[in-house]
Amino acid sequence: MNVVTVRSRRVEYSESTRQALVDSAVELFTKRGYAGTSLDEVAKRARLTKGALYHHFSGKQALFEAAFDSVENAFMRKLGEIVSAPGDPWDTAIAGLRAYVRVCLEPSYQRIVIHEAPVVMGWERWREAEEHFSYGLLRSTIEVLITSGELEQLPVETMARLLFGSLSAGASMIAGAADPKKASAEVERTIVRVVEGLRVNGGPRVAEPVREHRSRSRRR
Amino acid sequence: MNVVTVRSRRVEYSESTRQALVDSAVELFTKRGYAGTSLDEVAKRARLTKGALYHHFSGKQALFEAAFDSVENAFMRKLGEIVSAPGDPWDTAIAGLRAYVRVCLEPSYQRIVIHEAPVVMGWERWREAEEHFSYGLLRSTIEVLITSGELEQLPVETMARLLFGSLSAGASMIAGAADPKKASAEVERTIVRVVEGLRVNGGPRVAEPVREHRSRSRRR
DNA sequence: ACGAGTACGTACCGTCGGTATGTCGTACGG
DNA sequence: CCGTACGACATACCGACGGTACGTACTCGT
Repeated sequence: MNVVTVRSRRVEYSESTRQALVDSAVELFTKRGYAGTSLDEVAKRARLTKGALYHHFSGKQALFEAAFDSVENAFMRKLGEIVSAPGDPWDTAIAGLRAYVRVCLEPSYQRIVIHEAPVVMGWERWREAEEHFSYGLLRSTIEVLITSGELEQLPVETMARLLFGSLSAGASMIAGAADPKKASAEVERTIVRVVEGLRVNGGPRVAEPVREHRSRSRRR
Repeated sequence: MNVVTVRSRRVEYSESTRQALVDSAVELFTKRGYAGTSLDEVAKRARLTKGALYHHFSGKQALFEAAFDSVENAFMRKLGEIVSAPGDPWDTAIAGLRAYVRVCLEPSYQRIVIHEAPVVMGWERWREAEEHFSYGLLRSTIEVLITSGELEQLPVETMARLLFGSLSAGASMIAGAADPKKASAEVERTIVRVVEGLRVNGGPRVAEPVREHRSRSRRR
């Protein structure tokens, strides 16, 4: 078989058309949804035909999943820049939450990843895919916070799901709001409050009567 | 106008066939999803034809919304029995949460109301419909709890959405779990903990130390 | 009993996902 | 160079399905 494969002009063209198809699909799926988008339309927008589409993808579902991956990767790139900064795990997590809410304004992420993907790909497959993306990130963050004793000891899986559900709902709300900026701020504030409510000892509260040794309240 | 409306045999038959169509739709939409269900199939299962279907409903979407309403109404009936009991608002709310999680095991509710409806009906319309059902109930409950000083003062709308998102995610998780009973228990426990984290003063964590003092206490 | 309107059934159309097949260019061995 | 094999696409077509037009039988008021 080919040893080094010089990336001939041929495969370069091929990859370019594939990318064009994916971009077109992202755009149309975002605008009209999965069912409302025809493959002819996707191909036409990329100045191609359905034949080309079926050469690169096994079908409509596969095209959707490619679009899904594309959106998710772009999303994770943006998120990664923010979360990568090292420091106190709790603050990093909160920063991640804020970042998520902010980046969630992207319509493509909203429609494709949050709304349509669970239906189109099937809930199980969607969840599996999400493991590699935002849900996975959230889950591992929670794991860290629990083992470091910051968060209440609850089932990680369950907690991650519930929090992710909250975030998705918040994202939907922001996207559909008349004033996205305001909605975004409110969601951010509320979700942070929710998470702080899950802190061990309820986090640094003012003057509570819990007799448990709360050696951990130092912030604020 | 007509005063008593005799409900002739004709309209009785008509309503019966309509109901048969809705039942058939609920069953098939639950099993194969919206896109995977053909109208011929729905009609056939009700021992009717597509003509009858299109006589009662303007199209596939309308049929879906009828199925949606049917499932929601059944759901709310079950939920109403539990929440209707008067008593301490906080306890009632928690009981409602537990009930929701338990009743959520119903596959029809899962697939039709939670997963497909936002996509099929469009998110905005779905949210609007939900105002009359579980989301509306949740929202009003939260309103009561906030004005009675039990819950942290946060934007009601936002909080209701986030909590509803958590509940939906929990419902999805339960439905997809290998051991629904166990998942249901974990979700119940976790969500109750989340809500308790939002209680002012964190609520009575160990042995309910404050009773009358908790009207409008301020953190931070 | 008879016209009218309603509750369906039947036949058909357009669209769209998917398939089969054709064509053109590029890489490659000789 | 030249034929040839193969990959990248285009074209033509099929079946399924949502939706429409129209036909028909049955009920109900008069």
